[in-house]
Formats: sequence, structure tokens, C-alpha cells
Amino acid sequence: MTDKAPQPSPIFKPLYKQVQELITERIIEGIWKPGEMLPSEFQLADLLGVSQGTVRKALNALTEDNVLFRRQGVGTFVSEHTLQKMLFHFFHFKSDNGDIPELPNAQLLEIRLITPDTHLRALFGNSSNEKVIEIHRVRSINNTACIRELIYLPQGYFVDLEKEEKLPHSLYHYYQQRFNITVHKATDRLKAVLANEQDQAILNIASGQPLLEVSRTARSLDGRTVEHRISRANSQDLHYLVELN
Amino acid sequence: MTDKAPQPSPIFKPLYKQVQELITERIIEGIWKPGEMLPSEFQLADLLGVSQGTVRKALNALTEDNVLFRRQGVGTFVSEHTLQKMLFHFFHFKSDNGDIPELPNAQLLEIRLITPDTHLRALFGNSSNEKVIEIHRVRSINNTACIRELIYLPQGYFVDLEKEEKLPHSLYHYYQQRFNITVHKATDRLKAVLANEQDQAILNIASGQPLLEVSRTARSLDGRTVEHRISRANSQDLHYLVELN
DNA sequence: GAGTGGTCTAGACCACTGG
DNA sequence: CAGTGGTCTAGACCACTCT
Repeated sequence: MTDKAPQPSPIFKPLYKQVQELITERIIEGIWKPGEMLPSEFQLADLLGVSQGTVRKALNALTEDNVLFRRQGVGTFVSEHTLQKMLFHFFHFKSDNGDIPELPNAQLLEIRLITPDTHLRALFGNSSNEKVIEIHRVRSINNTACIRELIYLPQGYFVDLEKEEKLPHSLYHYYQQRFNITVHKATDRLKAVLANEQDQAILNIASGQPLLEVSRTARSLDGRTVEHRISRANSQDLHYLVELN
Repeated sequence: MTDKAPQPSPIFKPLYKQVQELITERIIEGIWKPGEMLPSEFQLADLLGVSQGTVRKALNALTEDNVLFRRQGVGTFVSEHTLQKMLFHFFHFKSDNGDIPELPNAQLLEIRLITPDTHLRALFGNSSNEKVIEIHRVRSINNTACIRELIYLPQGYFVDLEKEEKLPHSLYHYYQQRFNITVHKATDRLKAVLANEQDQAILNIASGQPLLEVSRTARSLDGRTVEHRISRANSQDLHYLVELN
């Protein structure tokens, strides 16, 4: 570490924070990959020249933040976007009666490159000539279409994704495996809207029906905005679940 | 504490957890009240016969859980539902352009006692003859009605509340002060619905308009369900904000 | 300056997992 | 059994706040 003694006030940053950032960087750089095990607390302590307790505090903070997960008697691992974790953290639509045990199937309607409007450019911090990938999908439960998804990705981070002809139902795991992009935090904004003609056709509903629109901005481990997603759900038999603490 | 040495496996509960529960109980019993300062770490350690580090771990866990808050150089305090914290934790409606800096005013329409249906009884675990208080309000921003609220409270926990003629805009602070009930966790379920006639009249909107309906179940510190609330919002200029981590 | 929480260390021991 | 994370302790020192 830089210095064992904490710095004088204004620049003061605890040792364990520095350790935390250092570990995060190594994960971002791909030195430690999702699913892999980190060295033990004592090994890391020796490696970084701090005490085991300090390393522990950093590791626990990162575990709290879902960057790592720990199993007593086994080790500390870099979090992976397994289907289970995805569902828990990033998929909040639930069936009204009983739960949705799995992620609803997603049928791909279209992938294309578009020229971003000012809104998308602002979101991604794009240069004006960079293209954006648009993915259009529809999710179904029991063969009934219920959620229409429009997904926007900056082409620079997702090279050649637009050439795929099939995509997995859970994109976040795919982003992680294929592009080393881990969706870490997201902001959802919810509104009630009326179904437009396209919604009516795709979701097979009458005109004048209300839809739950979820507008998501997702950020990766290093803080970049990597995805914008608009989901329009027929909330007849669905709801969006939020736990407040 | 009961025993310094951790128990053999199946009953094993860490010391700091026991300390945590003990402190929580004292808060529930009203021995330490919202806003009040707890004894210092060392005093608590002496009091409970554990080390300061163990007390610290318990206090930090409770801080993480928003039961306490700590200020370096000052002390550890029992959390209070100040307007600020309320807004941050339990009021997630935001204005589309710019933020809502304050809680929108709430105008009381009606308070009455009702006989709970089976749904409400199941929620509150009520005996069948206990009444429920129904509060009907409407919130406005810039003198424009935007959210209609129907609030249900078990009468047993909120004695004589139905006799009030005026209620504060933020009820959670009031529950805490007047009834020693701290809303600690809540579950929101969101749907898009069409405005019914009553909605149209109260929110001053045309028929066929979509509303964002938020159905909340709120639990107190000791885990009892203490409030059910249905908010119907005109999401024309509003959205419901969720941060995912 | 006195008192609080925050950081860091060092060491002992316990609980859990897997070979 | 060896190796991992989890708990608990004790003590030193730092940063912050208030008076």
C-alpha cells in the first residue's frame, strides 16, 4: 500500500477502501474473472502489505456490494451473473398469483444498428458518430406475450453483437461472458402508459389498455452506462416488485 | 451475555447477533426512543459483558439496517423518521423533469372505520371482529392533484387515530411519535391500471387514462404488518424511481 | 481537551468444506 | 486432515465534534 499511516485530513482515505478499489480494478481488468476464486485473506494481506483484518473489511464491503461472494470453508469468489442472481437482482416482474420461478422466455424480433438521438448519446456519453445497437424482443409466460423489450447498447462496447441471430434469455450473463461487461447497478423509472399500435400487435391486446413501462439505465462495474432498456408490460397478471428497507 | 463461548453447531448464534437483537428489543420496548443517543461502545460493552469490537459489529449491522445512525465524534442514535429519511427510503415518486424537493402536500378526504375483508384480515393477522381504519387522501404538486392514497391501519395498533381531523403530510413520522410504531420495511407492488370514476373525479383526469398503482405492505421493527396502502398516481409528469444494486 | 466513533493491527479460536 | 472464512478479543492510534 502507499503508506500505512493514514494521510492528513482532506485526502484521507482508509486503507481498506484502497484495498477495495485495488481489488475492483483487478476484476475490471479481467485479472480475476467472474466465478474465479481469489487468494485467501492471509495471502492477500501479505501481497498488499496490510493486516488480514483490513483485507477482510475490504472483502466484506465488496461482498455487501455483490461484487464478490464468500463461502465459509471454501473461499472468496468473483460474482457471476447466474440466472438465479439475475432474477433476484435485476428482474422484478412477478406473476400475481404464485411466483415466476424462471425468467420468461424472450423471443427476438429484431436487431439493428441505429443512429442515436441526443437522448441516447447523452446517456452513453457517445461521440456523435458512434452507432447504437437496438434489440427488440418479447417475453412470454405460458405462451402468452406479456413484456415487450427495447434494448439499446453502445456499439463500441458490444462489438459485432448486432450480427448475432440468436440471443440468450438472460442478456446480462452474456454481456459478462462475451464482453467482460458486468452490469452492477441500474436505475428503473416506472410509468403507466397506454398501449400504442405496435404494443397492441405484439402483446395481442385491445386498444386503450394500460401498460407498465419500465425505463432502465444500467451501469457496469467501472461506472459506465452500458445499457438502456425500455420494457412495456401487460400488468394484467403481473406486477413489478420492490422491497424497501 | 449468556455464554462467551459459541454454542455447538445447530443452535450457534454469534454473540454480536445476540447483542443486536437485545438492542433492537430495547428500542421496540421504547427504552431507547427514536432520536435518542445510545451509550458509547465501551459503556455498552461493559454493560453486556462483551468486548467493544463485538458491540461495534452489532451497532454497525443495525446502522446498515437503518435502525441506528452514527456520527463520528458525536454518538450513536436511534433512527427517526425525519422528512428527509422518509423521502429517501419510502417515497419513490419523482417528478420527470427535475426532482421533487419536498413531499407533496396531502389533503385529507376522509377517515372512517371499516370492517376488514378477508384480504385485509389476512394481511394484519386480525381477529375477525377488529375494525380497520381507512384513510383517503390526495397529494398535489403545484396545486395539481396527482396521487390518490387509500391507507388501511389495524385499529388495535392505532387507537383513536380515526378521531383525528387533521393528519401530517408524512404519516410515518406520526406513527412513530404517537404510537411508537416504526415502519421499517415495506413491499411495493406496481401495476398499470385504468382510472375509475372516482379516480377521474379526484385526480381531475379524463376517462381512459392510465394510472400507476402502487400497493404497499409495511412492517414495523418487530415484524408486524402495520399498514396497507394503495397509491394511484397520474404518471403523466411523474415516475416511480427504483435503484438496483 | 474530553469524548465519541473509525481505522488498523495481532492473535486466538470456532465453524464449515472438501479431499 | 488442512485450509478457508467467521467470531471474538485487546489495544493503539486517528478523525471528528462539541464545549
